[in-house]
Amino acid sequence: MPLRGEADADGRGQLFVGSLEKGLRVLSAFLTGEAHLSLSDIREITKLDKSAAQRFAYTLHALGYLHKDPNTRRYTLSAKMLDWSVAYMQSDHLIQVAGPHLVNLHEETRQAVNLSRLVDTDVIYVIRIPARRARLLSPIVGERVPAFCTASGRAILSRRSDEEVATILDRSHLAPFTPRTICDRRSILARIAAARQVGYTIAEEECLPGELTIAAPIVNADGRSIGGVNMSMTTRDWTPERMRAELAPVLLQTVAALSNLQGSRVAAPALS
Amino acid sequence: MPLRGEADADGRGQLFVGSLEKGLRVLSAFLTGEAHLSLSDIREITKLDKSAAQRFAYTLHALGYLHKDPNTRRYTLSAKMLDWSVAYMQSDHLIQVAGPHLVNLHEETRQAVNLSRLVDTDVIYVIRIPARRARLLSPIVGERVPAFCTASGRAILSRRSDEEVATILDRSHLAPFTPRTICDRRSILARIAAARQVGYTIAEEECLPGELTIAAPIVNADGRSIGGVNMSMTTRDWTPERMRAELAPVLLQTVAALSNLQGSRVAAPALS
DNA sequence: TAGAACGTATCGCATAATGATACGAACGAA
DNA sequence: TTCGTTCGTATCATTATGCGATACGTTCTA
Repeated sequence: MPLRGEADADGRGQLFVGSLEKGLRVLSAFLTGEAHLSLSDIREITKLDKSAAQRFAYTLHALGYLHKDPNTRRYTLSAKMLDWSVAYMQSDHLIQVAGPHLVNLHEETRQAVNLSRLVDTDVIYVIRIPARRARLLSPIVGERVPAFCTASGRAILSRRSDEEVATILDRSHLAPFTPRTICDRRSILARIAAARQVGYTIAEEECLPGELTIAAPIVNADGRSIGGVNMSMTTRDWTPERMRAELAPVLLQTVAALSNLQGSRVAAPALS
Repeated sequence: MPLRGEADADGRGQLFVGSLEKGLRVLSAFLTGEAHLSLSDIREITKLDKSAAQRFAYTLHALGYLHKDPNTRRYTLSAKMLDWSVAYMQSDHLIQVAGPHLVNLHEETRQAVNLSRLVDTDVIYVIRIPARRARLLSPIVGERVPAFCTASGRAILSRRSDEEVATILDRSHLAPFTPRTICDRRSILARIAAARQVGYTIAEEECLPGELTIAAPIVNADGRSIGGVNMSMTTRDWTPERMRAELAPVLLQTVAALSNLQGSRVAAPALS
């Protein structure tokens, strides 16, 4: 009997602290992309009433998580928010051990290499190594992409149970990013099934025109996926056939090594 | 009259929501470096009683911010925490505009270049460009170092009021990292005063043996610092004198450009 | 096998969060 | 200028909500 679960009238369990959720809702208001939020903006985005928005913004400001411009009276996120990401990065065992392996993979192939984790219906990039001679500023760690239409996502799903895949696809918004995005549920499941066979999967221009991606899952001792490794390249320089021939073997080697390392550890940190 | 301020009996104002603070305290428990925390660990670190720790951990788990290992029953941070850092990165106007300037600075000097912001008594790195041929994995964004003994910190403080500097030093724990760390308050203030004159400052092995750092502040239209740019190198390859001669001019040029850009914007996001 | 430590569940109570309301300042329109 | 609106701030009675003492069951270990 798991902590009364959803058994409560309000659907969240007796132990659920509503105030905490509301406060985090206020912080989440800044995930919309708007940098400077007025109290009214917060009220509108979070659907909290005037007083609640006031109280939580006040509290977050007092704690240093929100900065308040004295002139415009608008709130912005403080750099203190980065503390959470540092703590996460340092706490995730997979990130710690994967680093050198990904660097090796990058040096052997000269392609962009990423490590990702599944959170809800999305894949979140947690390590990013840009392609040779690409931008000096590394791509953003923490970026989200939908699992259903990315190689990493489908690779991770290929080592999850059918039920889990089903519920994730249920919750996913199956909307196309490009003309080549595969949104049909049957086709998605077919791709996942194929990945289950060969151990990796390829996505062709499903998220970004001109981008090819190959990915494979890292699994724990139980065979359940705990993350994914992908490599991205352009349609100018590569074809899926060449990726299968030249990249798939070394990619599989990398995820196999990481999967074996996981076997010894008792606890795999921070899954979805 | 600012929101009743500290005027309340409990010292935090009428509007302060204690439950939110407690919930965030639970998340902060993971900043200690321990990755896997049991309920008892959380209870001990946060000084919350058994029931409170239970409720907040339950809530954070229900919201997806904490992952709970079914076997060990220990909590870990979820990758969802990275959402905050992405939101912050995208919301901070200085980070957006500074990127290309820092890349230029890096390409002209071939040295490691960082952008930092002051939060409380620390400096937080928000952009990091590693030195040529350094590690492929970028240094961690969000890392904190004390303001009092770093070039960036003293550079930022050099464009703050004396009162502000005083209160920040009051709150700082003036402990040495290396034999050369300057912990004496008079000496620190002298360095800051010097930086106020020449526009930059140098720290010699104060944080890390063998590391030299030069830094200069970015200011807004009011002349108040909103961030700092620094460059780091080794004592093997450089001397302070050469840094003054070869690096200071181009560094000052960079921060001047960024400072002017700030002039036009109304609101500078996310100060300390 | 006893005992301690831990996670989980329950429940009555009082505090602490609530939200309606009122106030004042800033802004724009007439 | 003088309205009228909007926004941020402040107050307060009400009670829902978080609180914490307590009890239960399981897992270690001694």
